[in-house]
Amino acid sequence: MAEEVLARQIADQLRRDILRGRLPPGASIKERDNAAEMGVSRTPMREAIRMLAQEGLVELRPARSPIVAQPGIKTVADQSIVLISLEKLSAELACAEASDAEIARVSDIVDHMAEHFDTTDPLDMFEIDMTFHMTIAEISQNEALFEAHGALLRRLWRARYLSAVMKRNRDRVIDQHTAILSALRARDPDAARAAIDRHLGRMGDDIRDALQAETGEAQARRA
Amino acid sequence: MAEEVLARQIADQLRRDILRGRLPPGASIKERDNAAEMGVSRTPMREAIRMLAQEGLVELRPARSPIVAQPGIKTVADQSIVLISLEKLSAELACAEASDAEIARVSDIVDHMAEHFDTTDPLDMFEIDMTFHMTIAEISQNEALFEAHGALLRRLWRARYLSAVMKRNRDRVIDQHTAILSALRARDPDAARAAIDRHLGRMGDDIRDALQAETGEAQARRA
DNA sequence: CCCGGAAAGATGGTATACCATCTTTGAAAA
DNA sequence: TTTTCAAAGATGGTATACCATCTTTCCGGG
Repeated sequence: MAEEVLARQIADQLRRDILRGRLPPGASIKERDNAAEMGVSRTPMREAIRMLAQEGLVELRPARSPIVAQPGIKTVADQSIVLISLEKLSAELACAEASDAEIARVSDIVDHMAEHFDTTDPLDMFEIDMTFHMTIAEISQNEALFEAHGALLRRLWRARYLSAVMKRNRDRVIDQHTAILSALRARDPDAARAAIDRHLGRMGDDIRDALQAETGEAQARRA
Repeated sequence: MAEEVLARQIADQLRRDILRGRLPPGASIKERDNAAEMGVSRTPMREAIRMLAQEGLVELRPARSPIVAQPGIKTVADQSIVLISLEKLSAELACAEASDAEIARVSDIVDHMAEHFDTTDPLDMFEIDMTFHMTIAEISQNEALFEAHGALLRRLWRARYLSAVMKRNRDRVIDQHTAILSALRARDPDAARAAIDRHLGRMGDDIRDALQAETGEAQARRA
């Protein structure tokens, strides 16, 4: 068959287009047009759209064109609350279950971010930040938790990215990551929960600001 | 178009077949055969299979027939841990956000279960129990939480059902539900978390026993 | 009798054509 | 000019046919 399933490639491409802003929130994604544009048939395009819907990036409407999702402030805030809860649980479990080698992986990521923060493309740096959070979930040794946490993190990708480029602040991020790492090293679940609360709680506020700024921009353009 | 999308109906039917045991864990689900058997084409059958895969009921394998998922003890235990965490969060938020009328809905469910527990089909009673838990998540006023919690609850459907019919115990279930309800009424988040911990923590143990019993049975049949 | 490879069947992936319904548009009537 | 309704186009849902790859089986050589 194909090198790798076509629907997956299409989904990857669409995801990039959406996250990069080539397909703005609210834009309709027509099976036919998009399939033709990418030179594939409707079948895998359809599957790809379903995948992105499952990720929360597009919104399916009965008997209507799917559109790029445009989550409101409340939606993102709600997702942040759940994400924080899951990441606290991850850290708590990791304190009890992770090996020293696995915690060292987290440490490597923190070091790498600290060293290259100013010389790396913001988008790449953001990917690394994502790896940091996903690794914490991964070393909890709880597959279901890793999946649920990852799904939510992907849903918040766009909002977190907007807020990250807006409030880019090297020292704060590094300090907060270091605090989380220290708690993991000390195998102190309570300290880990508190450190994550400080880190991601701030994220929720920043995301709200970023989304409001974007909304204002869109309204200004429309006028 | 159709009364309601065909793929959804197919998924519903397949889900029943799996949960009822007509399609045992490990059974392969061939697109062609199943589609022909149900008198539909492969396209909606394919979509239905993807839906169930997303729910964790079937397992997709690259270039192989999908099979009915057969989660191991560890998988179910991990999912239980996450479920408990999300339901605690739900109750905590519900204490702060739910209206009295919404808490009354929970109360109605508890009353209904207490009144009809002995005269209702176990499967129907189990559905009502499911409603109890989903309602708690619903009245947290957090859509993302409601979705994530519901997804996990559906994944654990089969395992919870097996354990429920095995350890069917009217008084224990009613008492524990009542304890959760009381905490909600008192708007006491800590008491709610504790009550859920007692209720669902027990569930985790029961599920483990039920799965081990089932595995033993299967091995006995094979011998 | 055992092992290896080739052919045939099985099975998921993809393309395409048709259908049902919804949206839009334009013309006719008020 | 405005409103209404019907027709045509757009669009997602479904069916079917073809293709690529994997599995299985069977025949021939060792």
